[in-house]
Amino acid sequence: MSTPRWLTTTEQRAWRAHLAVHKLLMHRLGIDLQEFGLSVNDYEILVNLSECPGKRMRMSDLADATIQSRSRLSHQISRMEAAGLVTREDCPDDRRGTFAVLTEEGWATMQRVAPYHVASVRDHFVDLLTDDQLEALEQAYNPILEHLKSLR
Amino acid sequence: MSTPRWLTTTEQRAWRAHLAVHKLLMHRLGIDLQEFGLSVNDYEILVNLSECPGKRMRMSDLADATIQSRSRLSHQISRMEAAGLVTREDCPDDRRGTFAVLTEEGWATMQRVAPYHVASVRDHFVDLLTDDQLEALEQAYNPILEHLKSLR
DNA sequence: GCGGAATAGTTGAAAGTTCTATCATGTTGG
DNA sequence: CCAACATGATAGAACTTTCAACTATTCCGC
Repeated sequence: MSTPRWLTTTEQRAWRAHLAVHKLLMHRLGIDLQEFGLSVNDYEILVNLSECPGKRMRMSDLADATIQSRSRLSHQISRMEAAGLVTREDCPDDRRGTFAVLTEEGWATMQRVAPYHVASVRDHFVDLLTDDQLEALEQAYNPILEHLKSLR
Repeated sequence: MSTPRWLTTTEQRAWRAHLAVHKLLMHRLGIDLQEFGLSVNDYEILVNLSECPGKRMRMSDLADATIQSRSRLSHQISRMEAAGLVTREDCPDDRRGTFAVLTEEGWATMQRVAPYHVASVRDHFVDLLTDDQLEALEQAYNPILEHLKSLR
């Protein structure tokens, strides 16, 4: 490879800030959720299911929504099923398909935990940013998102 | 908990954009590194060591620098040691201490891979942002970083 | 200098993730 | 119609991360 374009100081700072913020933030949110016996991944599943009509979602769609492999989701749902938070139901339309469905307990857990989790996200992220910064963040990240999604 | 302050649309968009970008980006960088037989975590260790005088670092310092538990780092270094990228050396000053040291092969790997990794970071992140956006990102994230670090 | 607390690091088992193979069902072109 | 290919989902093995316990050393107060 011909002489590479190394990152400038500004570029490097931004990139490293992103990485560091993400790691520390996830760690913190994880600690905060842990009091409710949930992991960040568990919570993400609960959010996605609870936002859907019927509080259910096809496995593949849920995998796409949460940006993880089908296999990983399958294991994840098995664990949450064991914990009583979700169940699997056969899909009547497509007999290959399966729904992940929020149980009563899953829904109750979601309602109980959500306020604390939102507070957590505020305390450690959202409330430390101005409205302009939040807008700027979205503006900056959306094209990246489009780019990355286009790569599959 | 009294009625929680749910996230506004703007807040939610920014937050979710951050999460989605991070996941997709790490996945992509992982794929790009995979061709060199490295994981993102391997690479992070290599960067940190190669930036240090003597290409060595105390285990604890390296754990802090890469924001991970000592235990996790210990396993990670064991794997990289098995792969020939690093070695452990006793610390003469503090007999409890251990250095992680880049091997010749580790350093060579770093030099070979870095240009491609930087290109990757450019293609999927840095070059999709303007200079202003990069500055804004750093400005936004640094206070969050300080806040999170202060929590330990 | 001695006993207790703190620090540095490792270990092994359990929990979680990734990778690859597999099964069942669906879709499509001849 | 039916063979071939595509899709939805899961299972198990291999690998990585977490958690708790442990060893060895250093620091601190008396």
